[in-house]
Formats: sequence, C-alpha cells, structure tokens
Amino acid sequence: MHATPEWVDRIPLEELLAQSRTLPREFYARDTVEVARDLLGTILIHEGAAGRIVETEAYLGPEDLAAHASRGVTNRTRVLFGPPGHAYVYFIYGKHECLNLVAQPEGTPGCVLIRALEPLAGIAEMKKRRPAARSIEDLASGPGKLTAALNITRRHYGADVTQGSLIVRECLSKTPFEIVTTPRIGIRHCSDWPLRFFIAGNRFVSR
DNA sequence: CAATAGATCATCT
DNA sequence: GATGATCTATTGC
Repeated sequence: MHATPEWVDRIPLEELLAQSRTLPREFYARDTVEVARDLLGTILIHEGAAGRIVETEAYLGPEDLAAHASRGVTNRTRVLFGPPGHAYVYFIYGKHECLNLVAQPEGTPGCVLIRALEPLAGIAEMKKRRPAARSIEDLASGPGKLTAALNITRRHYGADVTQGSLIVRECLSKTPFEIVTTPRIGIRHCSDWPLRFFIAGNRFVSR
C-alpha cells in the first residue's frame, strides 16, 4: 500500500511563506462582514501545516443573538471586545475546538468563524492529527476538523495572529474567485441572516 | 445516498 | 442543570 497522489502537499511550506505576507492588524479592524469575505483565499498556518481559508461565517454584536458576544462580556467572550487580529477559540459539544478571528476596532465586538480549509502544505501532519479523515476533502472541511488538523486549541485563546506561531497570510499573487453567500450553519437564533461565505465551486467547503 | 443518535464538558443560568 | 457556531458511526431506503 502506498500514499495516493492526492495526499501529497500542493506546495512546500517554505515556498508558500515566500509567496505570501502576514495580514496586518488594520485588516481586522473593519466591519466583520468585510473581514469575513476578505479572509477567503488567505492562508492559515500553524505547526508545519497550512491551508487556504475557503469558508467563513461572520458573528456580530449585541443585535446578533447567535453571536457569543451578544450576551456581553464574560470570561469566555472578553477577547471579542478587545483589539482585532486575535484568536477567539472556544470548546463546544464536549469535543471540538472552534477558531474565530476577532474583527472590528477595539471595544466593538465581532469575529469570523473559520469553517473550512483547503489543505496546501503539511498534509501528512494533518492526516496524523485527523485519523478519521477518509479523503483530502475530509481533512479540514469543518470548524472542528480544521482545528484538529492544525492542532489549534484553547491554549491559543487571545493569541495574536499577526505574529507568532498561529498566523494568517495573504498570497502575493491572487487568483480571482466568486463568493457565495448563505445563512449560517448549525445555529438557533438569526438562522436566516446571510452571514456565511465560501469560495464558489471549491471542493473543500463543509457539507 | 439521507437521516439520526450519541458523545461529552465548558459555560452560563 | 441545560445547552451548544460539531463530528462520527450507524441505520435505513
């Protein structure tokens, strides 16, 4: 038995780093919906593995009852009210970690849930961390799957994603794509608000 | 294929 | 004490 071609890295990590640049904090200090849309196509990197963000959801402020920030400041939600460009990682259903990136200027809550990645580099590592994955499409196509694949946990709560081990970068040569907008997935409140975004036709979007 | 049940615990009431 | 921004295995057609 040998590895099938699709489990091989798309590009070496060093090359990916050479062809991208870290997103600055100003990128995140904007309207949450704009940040959610603009994060599509950017690269998330951690511990030798990297993937292209292909699906996001926006979570807003007090008016958005699906957003954790709508309940106000608690020990869990305090990063959402802090400066942008930091990670909001929370634990859900007794099993899964979910990664969000804090948006909006400091003092105004808002974050973007990262829902799916297109694996690019470090695929062998990701597969090791996600033994249940049956295909490359299955590796990081879900909020709980991608955190497992990249080994992101609550220890990253509040981590600065503009510097450090968990980082988001944008490609220097961007290939254009269409964005599809739909309601968010798996929520009770505000379930018809069009705040989920993904790259049209991409195979790595969650099901 | 689609639909459904069970896992499992941090968080907030 | 109930709930949940999910995933997986299993069942049934």
